[in-house]
Amino acid sequence: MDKQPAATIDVEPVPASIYELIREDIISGKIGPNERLKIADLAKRYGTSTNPIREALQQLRGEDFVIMEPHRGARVRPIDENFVRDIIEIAALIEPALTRWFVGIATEADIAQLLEIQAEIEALNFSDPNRHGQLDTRFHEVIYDRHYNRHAADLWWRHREVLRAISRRFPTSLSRRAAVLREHHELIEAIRAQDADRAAAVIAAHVEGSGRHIIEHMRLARATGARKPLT
Amino acid sequence: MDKQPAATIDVEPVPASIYELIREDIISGKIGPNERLKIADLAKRYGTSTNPIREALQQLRGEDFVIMEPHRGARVRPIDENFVRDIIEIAALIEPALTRWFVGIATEADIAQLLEIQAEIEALNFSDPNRHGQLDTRFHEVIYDRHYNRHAADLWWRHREVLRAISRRFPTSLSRRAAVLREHHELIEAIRAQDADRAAAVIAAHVEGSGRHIIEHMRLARATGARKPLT
DNA sequence: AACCCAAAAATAATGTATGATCCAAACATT
DNA sequence: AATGTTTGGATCATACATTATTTTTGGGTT
Repeated sequence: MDKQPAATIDVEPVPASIYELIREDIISGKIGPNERLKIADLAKRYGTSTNPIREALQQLRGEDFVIMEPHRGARVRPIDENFVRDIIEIAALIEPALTRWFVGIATEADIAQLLEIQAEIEALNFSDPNRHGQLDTRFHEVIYDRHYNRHAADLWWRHREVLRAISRRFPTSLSRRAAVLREHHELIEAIRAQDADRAAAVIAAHVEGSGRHIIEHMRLARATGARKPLT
Repeated sequence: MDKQPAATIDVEPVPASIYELIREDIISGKIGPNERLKIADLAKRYGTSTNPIREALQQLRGEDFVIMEPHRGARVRPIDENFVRDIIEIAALIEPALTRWFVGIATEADIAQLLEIQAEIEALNFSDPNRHGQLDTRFHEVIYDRHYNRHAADLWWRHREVLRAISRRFPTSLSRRAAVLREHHELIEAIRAQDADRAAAVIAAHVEGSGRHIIEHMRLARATGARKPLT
């Protein structure tokens, strides 16, 4: 009854938690920065009672996606250029450290996996931004996922998700594309050569480049599109 | 972060939020690591209904003080040696970066303030651990609080609170005491000399030393005291 | 008797609903 | 401008429904 053959398969089998839904709506921009989050509205919107909404908001607050003032409710934390700069800076500190460690434990198989993903990325050649994002995430995931410092890896992941969401809104410039491919290759090379310093340097540059790219686009969008810091 | 200076008399006139109460009870150890957090119990304990409790737990979850599994409730995140190691490693990456920046903007007045706090710390000479913790926090706060990267500074703050809570449980060894004083002085010196590299190196060593100290004590406590990973 | 397992009961988390307060902001009146 | 009033929402307290987990219980089996 509920089993559809469905050629392409639907991607939303589980209704996901309210928390995830709101979060997704925030980072995807459906709920705009600084926008007021009224409990009653959200409850209606997601078809639940107010309780789960309140809980989701508290969690989001803990993760800093949402700002709350007593008796004045919640609003979406504005994800602006500064915010991006901040998390990029942190990423630029953490990722090289994680990468360094990976260099010490990487096996032939790991490198093969990286090459494989990289090959897919190149085959795709940025034609499907969504898919590209997935692959790119997976590429770095291979490197970070086995690290013993789960805290650091989680931090990376959380930042990554925010950035991915933002990036989705604009295309990747040609020069950035080239840089991404080049840096991935260099990274693989450095890992293969067991050169932790170089690997760390490459990933640091990679992160910074990505940050610059995003911020430039945001700035551009801000200058071009209509403005509404709002409320 | 939102703490009043309040000379020495810091009373708690306001009942504080449920969130803060639970949080305090967790980091002060009143609720022990890994302990189950039953909503009904907590509600009784703090004399509220279940609603605020649920929300507080969600927030704590977002901040990673509490772990939740669907339909199995919340428990206090076990703060073990690995956890400490993880956050120390992150701190060891972030703090030097924050410090570096401070070197570039520090004024005479800033240095004077650091010296003043440091003098108080030395006068106190670890006789009151609680007060010492306060002063030590304030010392580093001076350095980080004005940094533009609020995200990084908040991260530091959160980590700091966890560490402070753990440290409260055991005394500071003599060698560690000496190291703390020495490193603070070196740090001030480096800042005064506008030597960012040295300042960063000092703070990195400071963080790592603190981590080692804590972990050693934890290990000792684990080996000595009774065991109970539990439930 | 000791052991295993599955049905039943107890426990708790999670969700819904509703009413009562309280607070901040906007509005109205002096 | 200073003060009172209204109002939208957040916050809190209950009560209850639903669902998943844990514990208990009562055989049956070795």
